[in-house]
Amino acid sequence: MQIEAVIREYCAENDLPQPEMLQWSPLPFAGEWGISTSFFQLAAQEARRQSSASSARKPVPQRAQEIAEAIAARLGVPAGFSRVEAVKGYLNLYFSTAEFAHRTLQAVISEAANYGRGQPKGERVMVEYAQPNTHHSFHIGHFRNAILGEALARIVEFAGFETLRASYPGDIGLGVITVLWIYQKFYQGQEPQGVHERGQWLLKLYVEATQLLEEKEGETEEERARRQAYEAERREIYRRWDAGDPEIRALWLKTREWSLEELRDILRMLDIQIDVWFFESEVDEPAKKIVEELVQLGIADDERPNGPVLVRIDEKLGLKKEKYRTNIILRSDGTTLYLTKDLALAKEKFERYHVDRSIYVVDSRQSLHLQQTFKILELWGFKQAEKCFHLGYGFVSLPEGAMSARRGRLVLFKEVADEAIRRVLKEIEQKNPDLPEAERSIVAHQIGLGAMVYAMLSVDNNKDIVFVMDEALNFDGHTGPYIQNAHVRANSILKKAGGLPSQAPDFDYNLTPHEINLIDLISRFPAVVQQAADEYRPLVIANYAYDLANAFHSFYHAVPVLQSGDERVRAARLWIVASARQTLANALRLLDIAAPDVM
RNA sequence: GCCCCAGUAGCUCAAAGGAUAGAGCGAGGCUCUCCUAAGGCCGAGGUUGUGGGUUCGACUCCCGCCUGGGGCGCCA
Repeated sequence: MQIEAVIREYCAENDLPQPEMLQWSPLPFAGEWGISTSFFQLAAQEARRQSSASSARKPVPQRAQEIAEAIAARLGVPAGFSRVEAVKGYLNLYFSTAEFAHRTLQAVISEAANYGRGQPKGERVMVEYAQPNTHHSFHIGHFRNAILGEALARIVEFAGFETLRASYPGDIGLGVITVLWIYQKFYQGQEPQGVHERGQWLLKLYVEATQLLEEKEGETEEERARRQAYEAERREIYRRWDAGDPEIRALWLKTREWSLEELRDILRMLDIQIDVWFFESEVDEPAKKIVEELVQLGIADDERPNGPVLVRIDEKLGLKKEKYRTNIILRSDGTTLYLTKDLALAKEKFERYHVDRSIYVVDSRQSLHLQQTFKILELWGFKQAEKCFHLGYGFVSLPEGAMSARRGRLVLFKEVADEAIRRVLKEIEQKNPDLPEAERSIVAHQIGLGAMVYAMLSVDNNKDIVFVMDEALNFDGHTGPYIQNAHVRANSILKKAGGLPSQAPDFDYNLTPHEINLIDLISRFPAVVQQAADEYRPLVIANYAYDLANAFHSFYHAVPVLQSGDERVRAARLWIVASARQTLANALRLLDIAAPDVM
């Protein structure tokens, strides 16, 4: 680059240290585009080189500014730039406005839904999320998990990774057996018909069963005997399930299907398509084989019959301080644990699905567990282990405390979604009564879910969320509907304009700061997508979408498009509006939020 | 005891080595004969938990401490 050569030349001539690498970044100021670099490091290096006693030493910022000025003077205005300035130690180079605007918007219009898509990375990534337990209804915490995983999957896919979506439902365990027990004993054939009613009904059964099986304070001898009898029955069902008893297995599959039907319906509502289903029950056998393998490899220690099979991770890694500790991979009775199954699952991911990196969207409380898993995979020899990533997220609680099915303190996703849709319909009645009946229900779904999804994604994943209905279903301000509304407004202008001028307009007029700010944000979208994928953080896109909507609303209010009076300006602004709409739609899509045309 | 996460405006949250720490909500004022007001505009609101350190420059990195939450060999 010519400009860097000039800078190096100046340094050489003036006995300044050569800058190792010049770092250029976009100008932070609205109003004009360009790039900038600073000379603080250079000035600091120079100061360090001089003897500290030297009285000629100037404060670093002042010296940086001197260098910037000298270089600005020497550079003049290079080709392709409109002007150059030195401010507070920074050298700022400004692009020609019309050219930059033209280049940016041309790209958006021609690439359309692909604007912002990254180059193929040549790596396959699997995102594991949406893993609720069966026989238990889908609550607002599961919703956070599902939407975080889906947004992340969309982001890494758009950024250029081949992406597989995986779901890992917990379909077996004591909780599941508990439901089978109470169903068989008291509720056989009494299930309601609707998919969601039936799914939620299983949860009620679970709560009731747990109460029946729970030891109570001051229980009578009779109560105690009854509870113990129930407990024995439950154990017997578990035993029969384990032995493959056809009757119990059939009952289990039937009730599991009720849960899965409900789950699939919710995923459909959320436009989530899972590629690979792993069931916990199916990795049990492979997991046992893996234990043997790990023992033979000397990674695991078999202490049976006096103890379990375990991995002393720190010791095997040669660590002196305790960090990953020790974890058990097989109970002393020979049954598997969560960790055992996760190892089996990882092997499956690497060997059968050939994934290069694996992302686990799992509650952050399981952080240690997953770090242990990754380390054991590493000891086992899987080099993909270093590209395993735990996207932990804080748990969702209620103002009255943690969610607890047993205490009936649970907010179900479906309840909230239904309420959201009701509220949007009320809003439409008031704000857009002319909206045709047929469209209302679709729009209500889009906006209601948009509000819910954005409420989850606009908070960083590692923060806990206290779920308050009225806050999550707010439609004003920093919300999903605010962003959707910007899209609707852009669409409305384009609809009235009756199409875009096919020829790209030149932007050779005096652009307002609103226009410049908007084009600036649009131009940053591809870089934002890469950042979100690099950091595995949907929040980056959520923030961006809001900023873009905010810029569009301001533009919309202040800058006339259809009524601009000048044919040339009108054409240019239509291109800006069309690009804003497209970029908003692309960003919303990555967040799994619909971009409606009307609302 | 050890480990992880958080602490920023009254409240909920952003910003993750660079130029003046930003939004929303709440409270105050203005704004619909004009592309939909789910909007826009204007003011108020800050010792970034705390004490050190590194750096030309720290909300951001390092160390100590305080507060809150979570985790730690046969739950998932």
